Amino acid sequence: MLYVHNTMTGSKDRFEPLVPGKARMYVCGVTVYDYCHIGHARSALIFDVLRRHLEYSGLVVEFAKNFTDVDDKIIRRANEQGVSCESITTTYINAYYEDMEKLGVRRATIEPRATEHITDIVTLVERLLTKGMAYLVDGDVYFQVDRYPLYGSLSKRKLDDLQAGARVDVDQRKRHPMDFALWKSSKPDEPSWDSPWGPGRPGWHIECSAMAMRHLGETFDIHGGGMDLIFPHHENEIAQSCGATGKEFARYWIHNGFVQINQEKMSKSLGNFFTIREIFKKSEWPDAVTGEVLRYFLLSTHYRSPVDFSDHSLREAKGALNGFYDLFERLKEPALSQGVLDQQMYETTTRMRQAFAQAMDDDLNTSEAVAALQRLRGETNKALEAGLSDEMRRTVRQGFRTLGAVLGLLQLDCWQFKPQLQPASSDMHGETSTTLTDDDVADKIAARIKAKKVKNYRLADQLRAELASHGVTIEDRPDGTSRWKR
RNA sequence: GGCGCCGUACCCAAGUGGCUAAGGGAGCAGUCUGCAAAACUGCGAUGCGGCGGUUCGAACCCGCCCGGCGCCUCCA
Repeated sequence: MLYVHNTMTGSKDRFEPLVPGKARMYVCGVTVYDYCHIGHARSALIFDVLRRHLEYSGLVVEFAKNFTDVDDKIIRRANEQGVSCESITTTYINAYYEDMEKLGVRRATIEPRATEHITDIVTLVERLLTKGMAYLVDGDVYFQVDRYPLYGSLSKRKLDDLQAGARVDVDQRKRHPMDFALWKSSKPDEPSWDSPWGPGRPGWHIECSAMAMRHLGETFDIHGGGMDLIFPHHENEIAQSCGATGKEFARYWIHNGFVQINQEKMSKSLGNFFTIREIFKKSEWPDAVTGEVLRYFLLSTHYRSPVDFSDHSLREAKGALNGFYDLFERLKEPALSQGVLDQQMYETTTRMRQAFAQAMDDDLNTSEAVAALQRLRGETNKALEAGLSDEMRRTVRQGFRTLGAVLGLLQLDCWQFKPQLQPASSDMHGETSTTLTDDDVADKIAARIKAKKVKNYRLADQLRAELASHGVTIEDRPDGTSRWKR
């Protein structure tokens, strides 16, 4: 039974879907005017894991994640580069998919774009105007916040407090300083659509309301996003949606914490942010490994806590992950003894499976869930020394795969990969890359085993050192063969 | 000014009223191995920012203080 921290109630609430057996969730995606950074990765990952856990728990998940493809920043970027807005949004949507695929973030079941929902948006704005919750000024339509009495209930703010703290120039045409745009009349050279109020484009908040209602219904289960969206974005979405329908909008509001750099929020103004592709590019590991390392790192902290990103933290995650793949290699090897510990191992697996599910059910406690996997790893290694049958070895590996899948971890076949293609070594000496192919490694290992047989340890050690210089580590097995990894 | 979060071993990080304070990384010692690597075993916070209080009992609840951070403006 899943419990989630609900920003609206401020407590851990039992998750009971509106329609039994089905979970409908909407997550605010990205505004596509730039590459995604590690903070976007965290948010996407967390809701991907929530979705996986809901599915693992037997629910059918309808998951909508939008692209904001009309926005001031997109227009500015297009103008800077002298290209169309479509060109900008297409570029960054494609980049988004590339990044997310490397991170192992699955696509949502529905991925709507604002520009594809202009009709829905216009209809919603009209509804609000008809109800007297919005007003028209010079072709702009504003939502009137004081017409929605519950305004501030998500972010726990009072309208008066907000007014006192307002630091922006207040548009004098607004009836209340916190009123926000539902529809903006367009200036020349801006993308625009026809509307009853003249050519214009949607405000930021209205698109999510319109798309969520279109795809998930007027009331649905989960709405999520980063903590910074609580105010004003989600607060405004609630005001618009509930204002228009008179019904509850989302029933559970889930927000993730930030990725920080040196205890500070990442931000462009501080210049301390890292894009996802930059991290992959700089990584010393192959993409598949880097992706898993990033996931492990991001999931080893609870989703609502801040998490500090650094090279050091990635190396720690890599180290922690190594143990799993070392174990999986051992599990692949034929059993030398009878499965004396099979029964005990079976019980341990069952226990850890329960611990894992219990942790995930407790507000997605991924740290605890990972700890359960680590305990299972330790127990398996111990049992392996005493003896596990071939069948049990396969069963255990499958167990890791099944639980790991909820977190998107432990799915790789093995931890040794072809090194990333080095940018064609066109350096001045025209030297070819010194990376070794798998066949090269196999040859050297064969030579070393031969050397060991005749007790030529000097040659054996030399070969090992040679491989080590290429980042290849050897592990000798008791039967005289060797396994290796990069 | 308003709202809110965090401070647990060398590092990361669970736990939030009651068994020996999870787990990982790093480290040290040992077993195994030609040597390694991996694995295994052992060591590592008598204490959870500080001081008071509530309680039979607190890292966990309350108060104050110290330190760090976030939101209130676009932002995952």
